[in-house]
Amino acid sequence: MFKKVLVADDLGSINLGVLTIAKTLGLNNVERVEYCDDAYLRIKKGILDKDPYDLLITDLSFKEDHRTQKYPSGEDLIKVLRKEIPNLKIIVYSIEDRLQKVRRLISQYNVNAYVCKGRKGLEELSKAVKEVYEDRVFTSQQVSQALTNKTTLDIDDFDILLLRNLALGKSQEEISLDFKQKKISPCSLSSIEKRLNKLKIQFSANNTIHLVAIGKDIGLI
Amino acid sequence: MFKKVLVADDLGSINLGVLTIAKTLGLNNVERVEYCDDAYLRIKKGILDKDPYDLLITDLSFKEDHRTQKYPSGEDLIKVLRKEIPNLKIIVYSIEDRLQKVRRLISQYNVNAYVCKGRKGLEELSKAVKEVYEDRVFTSQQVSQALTNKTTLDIDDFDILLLRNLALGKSQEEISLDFKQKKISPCSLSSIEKRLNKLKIQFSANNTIHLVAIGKDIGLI
DNA sequence: AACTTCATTACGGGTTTCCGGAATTACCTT
DNA sequence: AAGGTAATTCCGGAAACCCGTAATGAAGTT
Repeated sequence: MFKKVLVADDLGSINLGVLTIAKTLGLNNVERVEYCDDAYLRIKKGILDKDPYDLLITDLSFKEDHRTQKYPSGEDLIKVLRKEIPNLKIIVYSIEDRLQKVRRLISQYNVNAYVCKGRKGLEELSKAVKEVYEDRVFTSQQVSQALTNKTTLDIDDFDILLLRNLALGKSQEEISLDFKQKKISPCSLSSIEKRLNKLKIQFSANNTIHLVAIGKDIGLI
Repeated sequence: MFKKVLVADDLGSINLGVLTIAKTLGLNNVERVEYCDDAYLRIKKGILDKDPYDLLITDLSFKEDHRTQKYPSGEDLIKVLRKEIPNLKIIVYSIEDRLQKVRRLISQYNVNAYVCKGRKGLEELSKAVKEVYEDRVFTSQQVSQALTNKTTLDIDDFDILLLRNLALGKSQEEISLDFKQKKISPCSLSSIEKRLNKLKIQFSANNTIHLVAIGKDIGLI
């Protein structure tokens, strides 16, 4: 089984549950941190000391407090770790069950498991640890379609950027000018209109407000 | 100290932490449920059996699953309990720290404490139990301004209804017609425009899309 | 080089929204 | 009942958005 495990979660009570499960799995060397920055430092230190962690279990959202963080969210942490230490096993353990977000994490960062916090969360986490140890990918039942279902997969970064800009209150013309300045490929007002139209059809949104609201609901932006 | 306590939370691991804290506080009779409906039934049964609960600690958001619920959220549960059993002490223990939501809960339902799940969550919960036992209201530091700060208090149900309708993709004219049919007081297109303008100024939103996005972010809709 | 294809851009007219001001109505005070 | 204030409604022009079509441009094919 895994020799050295790190758990990153800012809720003390969650950590407590995870540590309990860990014991029953025969994980004897489990440490916990409450900040992503601490997680990063510990993992780097483990490598320097020739005693690296071989599993990270992390939440996605961490509350902000007085400590300013370099990696404020679990996603930031995963991003940098995947780049620097690609062979580290990572299990995400989060309340977040919106498919778009799960899909991004799995496809972009190749996390080894995605477990939803919930009534059966700890059981599933336990299963995930075993599966990941056998080099398989695990996802909770409720988000498993994130891997298979391709319905909204033809939404690219441009679409998200566009929606984010709209949600920030920019007009379509302002966005067009902004894109022109930043040399972002389709930058004409017409193209932006067309893209929005495509998105409205895909999400069956009545208008742009509806579209942005849906985008927020499903965790796209 | 409290004689009979019920904890409602769908995350097993959270419950574990809460139960641990409860013991250190000298609460010997603590039960837990994972669904709001179960909480309601137990509390009602307690009264019938002449052995009522005197404290409820509940989360706000419960995951949906195969079981269809009469009270799907903690807010629904609180609403009905406050109406039927006004003297029951209620502590909300939730990850939710958006002021608007907290404000609604405290002012509308008079919950006795609001504790944010977080790094110090369990400590604060412990403090909250003691305070509530002394008939005082407790709120976590980070949301304490929900009680004092009145900045956005002049937003009424009409505003929220309006924003919700917009987020659902209705045009302003459709909303106007809808309001006319439902006899909702200001229903003219012009009034709707004026109200939106007021909200845009209050939230310093550039346009309606921005306004709806902000509304979603702060938990207003 | 001519052709096809596809993405991007440009344009025009209709609709919705935005933003004043003015008129009307509702409600409260005296 | 008269008067005053605030909310609501009506109106009109400017701006933004919507939507279809046509023009342009950048590939790759033969």
